Amino acid sequence: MSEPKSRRRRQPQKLSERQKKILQYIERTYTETGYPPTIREIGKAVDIDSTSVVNYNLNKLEESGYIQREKKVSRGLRLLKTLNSEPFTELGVKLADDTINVVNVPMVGKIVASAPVPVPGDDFGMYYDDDDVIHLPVNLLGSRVKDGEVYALRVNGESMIDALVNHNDIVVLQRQETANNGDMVAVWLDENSETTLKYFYREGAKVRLQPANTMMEPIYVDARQVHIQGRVLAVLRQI
Amino acid sequence: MSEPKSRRRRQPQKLSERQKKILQYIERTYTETGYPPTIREIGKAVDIDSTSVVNYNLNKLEESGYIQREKKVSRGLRLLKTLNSEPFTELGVKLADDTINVVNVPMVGKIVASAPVPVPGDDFGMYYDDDDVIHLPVNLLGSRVKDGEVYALRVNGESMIDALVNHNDIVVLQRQETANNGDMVAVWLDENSETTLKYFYREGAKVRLQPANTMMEPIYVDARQVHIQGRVLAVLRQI
DNA sequence: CTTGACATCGAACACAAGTTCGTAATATAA
DNA sequence: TTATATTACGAACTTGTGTTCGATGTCAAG
Repeated sequence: MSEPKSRRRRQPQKLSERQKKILQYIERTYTETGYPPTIREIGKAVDIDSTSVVNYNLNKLEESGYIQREKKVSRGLRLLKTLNSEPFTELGVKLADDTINVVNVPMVGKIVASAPVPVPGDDFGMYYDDDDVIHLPVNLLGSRVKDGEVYALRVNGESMIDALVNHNDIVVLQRQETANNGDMVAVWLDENSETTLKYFYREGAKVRLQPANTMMEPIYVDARQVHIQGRVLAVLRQI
Repeated sequence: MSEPKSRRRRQPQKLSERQKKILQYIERTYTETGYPPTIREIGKAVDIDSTSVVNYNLNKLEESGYIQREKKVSRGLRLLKTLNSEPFTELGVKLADDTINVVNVPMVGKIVASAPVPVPGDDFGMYYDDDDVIHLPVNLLGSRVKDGEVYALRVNGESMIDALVNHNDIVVLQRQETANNGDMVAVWLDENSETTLKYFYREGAKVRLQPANTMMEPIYVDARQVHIQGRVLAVLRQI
């Protein structure tokens, strides 16, 4: 209403601590969830009880040109720029600030003690159901990912417990038939007619299979009856 | 029961015209506005009067792996892939450049039996060194990520073996001081002066702490001497 | 001590937006 | 046909979420 003096137009003014935290929170949740947070979500994150205070500060942020708001629209805000880095592309569209290389690992079945490991066939690169794909950052698998012959299995049963692997865990495997000492592998043992996960050590004509659980004793088997099904790259457990 | 041979997984399914239009509309508005549309907005755009029909088709799209939805959240959906850009076509390991929503989880320290869990301070959402951050796809943590108060710890020592957690494993935690029955939590026990990972069950004035390893017996402790340090969301092991 | 701009708070309010459910139309199979 | 699953409809219903507003607190200028 009343403009006493020549008030500075929308100026980038210095942001308060609160506003900075809000901005960061928006940025983080946006990249994580794919959509902006609500006023109340922001409030909870930044420790503000009153929605109106959040609203107030959001308006400040808009005046300073950091965000843009859509009236009456739930989650109706977009990031225009972030704190230090200007580069939030034009219409708030771009996500991850750093491009993360993601590996798409198909879930091809279950691993049980009583059967050999299911291995994807030649149709590997072909189709697999999209809901059965795990997206994993490459760095989680290390650079040991070879030729795209990586797949995942859901563990069924409690039989892998000596590998510290639980029922329902996910084992990420690299398809291969040989192994180096120290590799963790999925092997099929003729003698016991079972699949098991063990650390692999070649010792002459024998193979020492060492459980991950150091409490447990290794087993020694004839190298000829050890059939390597794949090398274990990672184990995931969602609680 | 009455499925003789159709072992086809749930839904390879081609999308209906409607679903394609919906998908395109989501993509368009998302890039335009920076946030996803509501059910009613979609309905109006695709000429569907009933919100439940839109809802129905959104669920179909989720089943087919095109989108991901967050229950009860306005605009709570994110695009996983679009119509023409079939991200997952090639080899199993294909660097996906499609946008996957990634949670940046800071590695804040080590978890050992002999000390309480390190918890990040109030500067949580702030900056952390890039090399100490794990990038995890949201869907790996489920949507149980609450407030972004998620952090990771590297396990030190073999003391968590009854939780089937090994030395050097990574435990992803959500900061919280309470738990529901069945949650896996990191707790500090006064009596033993140690941190341990267990499934949590409240039983009157006592708490039953159940090891993940079903071979092992639960322990019962007075509720007052149980201090929950966080809820375990996932365990990762790189071999 | 007042004054007033600025930031904060809490609570009530109104509408936005997801969910549910009974029903009907349309397919597909037996 | 008759049965069964899929898709569609619309109208409540519940909850999510932005908005408004009066009251309070702070702090520096008058």
